[in-house]
Amino acid sequence: MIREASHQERLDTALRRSVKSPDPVRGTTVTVRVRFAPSPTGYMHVGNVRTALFNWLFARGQDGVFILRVEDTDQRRHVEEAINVITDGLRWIGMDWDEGPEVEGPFGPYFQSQRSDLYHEHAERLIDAGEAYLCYCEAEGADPEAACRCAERADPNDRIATGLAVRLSNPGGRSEFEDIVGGHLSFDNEQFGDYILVKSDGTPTYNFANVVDDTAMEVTHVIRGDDHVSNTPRQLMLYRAFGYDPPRFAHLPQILGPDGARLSKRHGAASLTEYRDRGFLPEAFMNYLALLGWAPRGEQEFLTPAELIDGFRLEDVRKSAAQFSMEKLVHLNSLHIQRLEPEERRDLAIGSLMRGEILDEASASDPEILERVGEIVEAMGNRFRYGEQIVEFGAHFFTEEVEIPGDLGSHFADDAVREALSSAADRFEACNEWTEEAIEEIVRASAKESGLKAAPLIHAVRVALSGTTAGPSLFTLVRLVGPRRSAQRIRSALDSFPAGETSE
RNA sequence: GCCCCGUUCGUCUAGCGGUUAGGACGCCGGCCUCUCACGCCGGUAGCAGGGGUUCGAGUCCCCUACGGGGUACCA
Repeated sequence: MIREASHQERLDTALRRSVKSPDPVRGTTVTVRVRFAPSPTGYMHVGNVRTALFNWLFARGQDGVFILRVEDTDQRRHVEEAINVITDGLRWIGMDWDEGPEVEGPFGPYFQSQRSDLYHEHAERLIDAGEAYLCYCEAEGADPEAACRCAERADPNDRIATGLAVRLSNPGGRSEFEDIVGGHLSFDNEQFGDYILVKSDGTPTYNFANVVDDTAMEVTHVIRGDDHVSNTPRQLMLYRAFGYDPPRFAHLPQILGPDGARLSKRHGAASLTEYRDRGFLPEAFMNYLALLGWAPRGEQEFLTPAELIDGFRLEDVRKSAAQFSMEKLVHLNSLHIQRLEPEERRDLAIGSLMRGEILDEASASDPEILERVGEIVEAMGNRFRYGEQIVEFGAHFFTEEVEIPGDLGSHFADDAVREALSSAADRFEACNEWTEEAIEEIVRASAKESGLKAAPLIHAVRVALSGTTAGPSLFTLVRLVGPRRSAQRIRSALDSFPAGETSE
């Protein structure tokens, strides 16, 4: 019984054919070439970063070439700044490109705005071949329902002229292809009509420029968001009109916001820079992003960039959209932070402390302060899961005074505790050997003399010093706050919550 | 409207005809403990619905519902 080849079988065949396999014609090995082609909108959308990442992981895993191409055909704002947002973003997360802006390469220029000649040349070629024609309709104002009748006047001798758009002569039939992610896809070409290839202002449309550039740049795999699936048949018609072999396609599922809607600016955290600014690690962000729509074959989810490259398989990408989870990102980030060297962890903290205006430029380069921050960071241990939390949980280390929430006043209600607190404050100030052992002795002795167990005093001191019940070992906390400020904060707390007064 | 695509715990996912439906995040207990966090132990929770096919369906087919994308001289 002959059955149709399964999706997996067709996929295997196709992958074998196009990935690092001997080229039957030239007898050489075909190198994988993929591209990330963002338009310079001025910010890096997380969804685009994920698309870039999958391209990059695939290229690196296949010893291929990763191209960065800027799609700025329609953008007036082809400004330097918008390009930098893209290149800085890629660099931050750790994705390097082999061809593109800054590094250039043999298939440049890598800005579509600089490739007009190539597009016009290709448009002329299609007109000559009768595969496209000039459209004399008004660009605007025409009844959208009325079909363009210029096809009837199509003349291969026409030349591209300003003010006239170029349309494809739709060949009809069907466009079918094997998507690495989406499987077999089939479309009726008729539904796309004689769509525009070159706008009347002379600039190419997305579909046209893409086919011309992907061919010229010898792109072997087009890996992009699945909002482009229905552009694929349009492009396939063009490949056919030109007589080119189309590349392989892989359409990635969307990334949804926490509310299930497509991730957008509206969600407040759709921009790459926000994660960088909040003190997330690039390798953690990369790790998390890779897990959105793709899953490693093993059970380990904590993966370094090298492990991601090694394990990434385009055919393991899921077809359905994935929701972004801040909790899981934070969790992975915490794991990656723990893996950092002490100095790296300290530097992450320094960056966040500066952004949080706890430290200024000058103090951030002061070796003494640097060392102190290092100590604080180590004391905080895994209690901060991303940079910003060092500000949230550790600000009291850097201030003179500390504010104690009213509901923690109960820690200072007991007379014995107050007595021990006051005694401990005196001894802190008088202490001439400021070590954690000495501090512990003081605390335990003070508690004992007031007939207390250590715990209630320890808790009270912690609240007095840090304004919170959470934090590192009490003796470490006291040591870092120092004898003078510790004593001062204890007395201040005693003043703020007088004896006999019950604070709810 | 039409054309494509999708739907396994709240979330990310494993699963590719026979599983007590596995893992991770979160959440809830417990242990540890000067608090918190970590760590360890345990728990909660899922195959959208309906028809087929089959000895047997989360896995194959059809329909419905819901969701998404496209339908531009945007990319």
